[in-house]
Amino acid sequence: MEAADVARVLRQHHFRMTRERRALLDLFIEADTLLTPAQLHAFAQARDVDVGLTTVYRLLEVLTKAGLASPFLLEGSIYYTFCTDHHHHHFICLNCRHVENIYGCSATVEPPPGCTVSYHRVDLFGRCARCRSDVNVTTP
Amino acid sequence: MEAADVARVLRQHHFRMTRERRALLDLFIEADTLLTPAQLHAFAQARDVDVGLTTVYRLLEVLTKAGLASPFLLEGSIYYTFCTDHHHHHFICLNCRHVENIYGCSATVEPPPGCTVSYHRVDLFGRCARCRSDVNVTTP
DNA sequence: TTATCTGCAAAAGGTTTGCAACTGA
DNA sequence: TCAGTTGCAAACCTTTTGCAGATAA
Repeated sequence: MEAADVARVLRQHHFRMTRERRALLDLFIEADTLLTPAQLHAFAQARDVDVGLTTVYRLLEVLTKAGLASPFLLEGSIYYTFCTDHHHHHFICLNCRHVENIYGCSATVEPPPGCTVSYHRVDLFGRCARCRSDVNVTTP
Repeated sequence: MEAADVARVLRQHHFRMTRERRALLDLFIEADTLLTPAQLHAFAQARDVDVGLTTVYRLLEVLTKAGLASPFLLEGSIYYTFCTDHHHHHFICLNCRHVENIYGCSATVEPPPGCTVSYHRVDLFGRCARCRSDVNVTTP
């Protein structure tokens, strides 16, 4: 998925695609990892994308509402990752925070008796292919 | 699981069971729902358990480290629920925030090629038995 | 006895908001 | 045109920290 496709989805939700959002989105999609708002902002600055931190917060809010970003709680901080608006699960690398989407959900966890499930969430945490053979480990 | 059992686990982690913690734990376990630190604190006040908000934060931190509490990100806020230190999943009622633990994990989601999983998490969201037949709906 | 806890107040972080100027559709 | 967006600064939480006195083990 690219910024162009995102524009369409945003429009469906009465949000607009702007110069700032497009630039941030390109980086967010490219990053392919969990990022805090501050990290996405810093990443943008490093690439000479000069937007305010507030704009980053607002973009993440808008994307989340449109189903194009997923918030994550990891080690006490709130992270976001870009994602498509179709049902999927996540694999997160605990070493580099890389995220892989997992389609083809076959979760077979039964709800407790009498409970009805409206949606579910499955997150796998571990090491991605790249980090498995990585000697320079920074996180457990 | 009761406060008495928690004491044992805490001790294993070099934490202590105090009067304040026991009182908070009783309420936390009784609540059986997702609670923010502020909500747990308010609940305690309402029951004449007079502890500082800081103590609530510290208890939740300690419980989380000991595997006896699970943090949740829901609607932008961080919640906690009491839980045992054995592998399980959660069902959360979107109406009343009631939590049910699901044991007997049979999650069959395949990790992406080359990735190794060290742990996973499955959360089901929906309506509990009680709220299914509840007319007084407060949340979607 | 001593390492751990507690409450308080203050500090630190992270997130949201108000507003005037701007801009995409 | 005009509803939605932006940046900035201020306001607002929420969470953490330092410290002196209390307390489990």
